[in-house]
Amino acid sequence: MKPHPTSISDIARALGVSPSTVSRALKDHPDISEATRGRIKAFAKEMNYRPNALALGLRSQRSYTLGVIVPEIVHHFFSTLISGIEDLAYSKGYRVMICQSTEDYQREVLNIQALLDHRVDGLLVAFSKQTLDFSHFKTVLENQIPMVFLDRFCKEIETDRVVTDDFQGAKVATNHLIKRGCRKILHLAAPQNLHIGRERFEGYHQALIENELPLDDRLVLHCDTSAKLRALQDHLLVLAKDIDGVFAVNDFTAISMMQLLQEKGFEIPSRIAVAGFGDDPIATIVRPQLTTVQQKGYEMGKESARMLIQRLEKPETQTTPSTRVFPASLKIRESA
Amino acid sequence: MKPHPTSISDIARALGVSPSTVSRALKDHPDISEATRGRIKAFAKEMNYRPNALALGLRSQRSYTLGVIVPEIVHHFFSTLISGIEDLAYSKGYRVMICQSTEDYQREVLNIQALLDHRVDGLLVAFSKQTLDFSHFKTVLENQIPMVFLDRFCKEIETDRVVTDDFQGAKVATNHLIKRGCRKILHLAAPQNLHIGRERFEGYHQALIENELPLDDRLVLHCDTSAKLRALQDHLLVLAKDIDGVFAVNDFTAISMMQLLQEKGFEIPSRIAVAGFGDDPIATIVRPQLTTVQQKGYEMGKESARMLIQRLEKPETQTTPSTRVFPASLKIRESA
DNA sequence: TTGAAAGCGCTAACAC
DNA sequence: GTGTTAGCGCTTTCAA
Repeated sequence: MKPHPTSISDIARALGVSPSTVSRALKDHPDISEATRGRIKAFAKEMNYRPNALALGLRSQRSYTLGVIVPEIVHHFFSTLISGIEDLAYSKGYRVMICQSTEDYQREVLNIQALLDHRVDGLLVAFSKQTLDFSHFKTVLENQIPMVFLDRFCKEIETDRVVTDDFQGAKVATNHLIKRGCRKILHLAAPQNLHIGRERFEGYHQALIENELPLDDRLVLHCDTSAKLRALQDHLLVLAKDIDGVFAVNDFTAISMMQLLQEKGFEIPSRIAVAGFGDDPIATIVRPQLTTVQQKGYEMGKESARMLIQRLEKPETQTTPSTRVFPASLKIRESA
Repeated sequence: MKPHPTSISDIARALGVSPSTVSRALKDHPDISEATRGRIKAFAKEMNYRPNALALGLRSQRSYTLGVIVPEIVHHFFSTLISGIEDLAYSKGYRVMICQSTEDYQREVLNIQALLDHRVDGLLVAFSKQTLDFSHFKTVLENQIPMVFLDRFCKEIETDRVVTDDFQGAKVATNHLIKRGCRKILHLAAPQNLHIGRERFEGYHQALIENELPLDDRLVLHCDTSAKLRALQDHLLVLAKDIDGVFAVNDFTAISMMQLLQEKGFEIPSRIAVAGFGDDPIATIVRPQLTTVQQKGYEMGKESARMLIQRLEKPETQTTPSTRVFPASLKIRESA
């Protein structure tokens, strides 16, 4: 038989007091006499008593658990995000339930469902690339569950946000390429339904404008994974002859591009300079080391958890959603 | 005011039936008439009814949640493990709570605590490098919570295990180095309290024996992170003059070593060949591409979740702990 | 200073 | 075919 964990009433029975007395003693309620409290606490400790989080949650309607949804844990940016969230949450007495949408809309909807079923107190979400319909998020907010959008967000949903200054980051990176002498810069872009996709493109575009360079449609490609890059390989190699710089929306794509170019004999950065976005650890492992825009994943995670918990614990403080923008600075290495 | 989620009794009240009828109707209990069931289901759907997982868990003493503890999500191997676990768990109707110990013993103990508080049905654990005392795991088993050790395990705790054939993998990798002509192979090892650390060393050793090469103590170093490698840099460069091969316990260390050697002008693999362990994605990004032992993280994750759920749902089937060993095959690339 | 009772949402044994 | 009741573990009025 399964030896069920010690409960408050087990302790009460054993000590000949009532469950309420035990409950109060354990949380240092002033009404309980020094003596009883001592007895109870000692016995609880001895029995290895631990409060049942399920019962606590059911009773208090607060689970002290935050739900997190990210596209994929394997990506360094998202795992640092999670570390930040976890560290802050734990320090404030919260637990975290993590889900991956695997960039799949259906799965994201299921994730939300599961987290709500578990009565998480709030949600931290970086939604999937596929997500175009945001009604599942609207439902969350209608149910008054506080939610923070991380990194990726959309205008339709008015909620707290923690984002990188994608526009600025992209602009700085592109400017850097231009300053190095690039005139024809290929932009490997994310889908334009993603805010980060648009912003990074706009930053790129703005840099061109400020330097009086033309925007060439043919030099803006939707290509944000190594797989897509491989699929576009032939086309890219044709373009390569005409370009002298590449700005990619993330480091994996930047590096795949760099390696494709290297294989075909293009020198980097002398013939074509390459810049990425995200400062993934692989940026320093590849040769030449990748020049890229730094994103503060860990800090963003912490900040988002802080905002969420703030809303949970002091709902009155601030009512209108706020957006926290993290600056993006350029890390200049060898590739550009 | 917070609009509380629809409960079974909300539905019962609205429809003028009893809660038990609603409960039964929703789970297609045969006693309930077609008509009532229809009415109830329709209304529940309309109200967006969702069962409260906390109440369910409290009532049934089963949370349908698995607890997972890994050292660090950022490592590719562990995030693939998690993906495997999640996919299988979701397909069987289980949720997953993920914790990171950050290779910290204290935190691991807290993680276990938190997961038990949440009444997870079972545990999947890859414990931290620091962990030398296993009493927290013993407590888990004494409480009859099924647990599976993943990747890392210890002999003291008799429980299900899912591991890589570290010995074989290390032996094959070392043999490969020897076949290429290496005679003096440096082994960058993990701590020997970790089973994987010992096994990989033993595999290395066995390969030396089988090829009648001497084991040189000076060529076995405890060095399993880039940080440690940097700290040992000077010593390593002295050794480098005398060696012709390196077998590192993981890919990050292998690559850091490779880059250190390259910076100092050692040609790879012609002057010194390098092999790693794990087949991290960076292995194909670095130049020369890293020869390394493949580890099936995703499959191991799936298998471990399968074993755990099996024990939860059919506790009678098998009583003695079993160990599932995944073969480790060598992925030969350019570095060796 | 302590206890009794009710209720968070749900289900199952036992009525009827 | 449906309702009543009790209880999972906990806290919190209210009463003593």
